[in-house]
Amino acid sequence: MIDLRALRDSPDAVRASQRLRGEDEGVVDAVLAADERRRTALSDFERVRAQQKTHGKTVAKASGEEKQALVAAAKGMAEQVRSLQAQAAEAEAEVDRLLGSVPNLVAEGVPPGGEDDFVVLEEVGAPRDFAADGFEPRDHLELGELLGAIDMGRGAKVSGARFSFLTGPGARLELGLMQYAMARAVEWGFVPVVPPTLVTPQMMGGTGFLGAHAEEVYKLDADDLYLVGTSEVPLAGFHADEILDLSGGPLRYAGWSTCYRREAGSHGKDTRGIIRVHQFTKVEMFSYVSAQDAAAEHQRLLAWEREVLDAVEVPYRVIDVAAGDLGTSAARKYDCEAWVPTQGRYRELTSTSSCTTFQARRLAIRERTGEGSTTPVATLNGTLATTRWLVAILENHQQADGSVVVPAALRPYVGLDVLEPVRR
RNA sequence: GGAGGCGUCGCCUAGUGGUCUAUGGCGCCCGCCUGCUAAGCGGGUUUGGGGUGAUACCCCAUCGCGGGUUCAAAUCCCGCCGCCUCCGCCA
Repeated sequence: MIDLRALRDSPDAVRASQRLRGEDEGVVDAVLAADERRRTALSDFERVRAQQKTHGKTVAKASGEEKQALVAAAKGMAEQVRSLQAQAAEAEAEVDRLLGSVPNLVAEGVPPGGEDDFVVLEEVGAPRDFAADGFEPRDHLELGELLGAIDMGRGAKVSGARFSFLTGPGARLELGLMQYAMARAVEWGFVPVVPPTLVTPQMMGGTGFLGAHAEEVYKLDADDLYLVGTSEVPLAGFHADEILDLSGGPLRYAGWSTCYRREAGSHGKDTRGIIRVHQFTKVEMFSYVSAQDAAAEHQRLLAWEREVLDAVEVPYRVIDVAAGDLGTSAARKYDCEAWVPTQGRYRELTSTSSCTTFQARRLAIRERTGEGSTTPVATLNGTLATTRWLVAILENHQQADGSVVVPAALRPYVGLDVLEPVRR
């Protein structure tokens, strides 16, 4: 939810943001009109309600015939209050509906355009030259099957397309990676969290996932609960309806969870292997900071992501995602994409978004100002590890015989130095 | 799944239809007093919104959430949620 007052003050800024995202500008005028109606209706209701309350006190003091007369007189007033209250509630709901449909304001400096209009900020490491190494690289699934690490066939048998079993060294690599990421997060001061992965509609909506991309989300109708696609959702909900004390600096949580995505719009894309699956695990950073610290915290989250990427020793690049490709809640987003040798391109491994005060407004997460009033905080999130990382690790660290060298930083956590083929 | 109890301001708590403008205590904040931080005294202390983009003032809403009854609801009725106790069922 964007700030209604900010929209009233500078509607042009909201129009500009909508334009950058390729979204409807007309909603701005619709919100302004609805807000006007709301305030008028609210004033009308409040005035009559105040009269009713005053009158009620005289009724209470009166008795006998006088009281009968006063009660009779109050009946019409009660009818009016009911009707005006309904009007005010309706106008308010309309403002909420319209305002709720506006995605977060795009931050200054975000590249214009759509999915392909990102700006590359930096490339780290160089793609490995397999020709020089004298062999043709195998893709992650071929390696995974060779190593006894990934079993898509049985995943499909048990659960359908886009489900996998990670087995033996695959399971160990996954758990080791997650443990490593979590250990680093703890070292940086994050509070480790294992959150629930089923959440209420309020939490799903509050984090912005029931807007344009609602069809991406699994829903359990019988229980009115949603399966989260990221622990960002429960971590944002953690402090919902609370007034936080951020005087000691940001509150930072690192969540480990399974994540579920329907991948409804991606039929035929990435159908091979575990690049795009319905279920994966992830370690996610989540920060609550004062609004004015959001941009600085965003840089810190990006820096931490890069530390973990550096540790797994894969080439990657950092991109500044264009306005049209931002999520509903994000004001700015940086992705880190790792080089996938057999695809000859970079694929997203991490994503960090600054949601400024957008999520906090919906979830009622505030802090005290110096004057004693409250103000919404900013929330930010960023990936520290996901199952997809296995793709980049396997492919970039493979050897001619199909074995895979475990990155040094992960070895204590994986418990293996080299993953050896179980068949050839 | 069944039965019962509970849910009031940061915490504890009073409140069984109108004088509730929600009581009292603790904590916290401001002031007074006392020649030390204590005690005592006085005042303040939920959140959201409107008048109004005003630190002052006024108003509305807010007693777990949502409906209803009533001229009038913390209070009565219905539904839901959460916590506790007991029973049943299952691992």
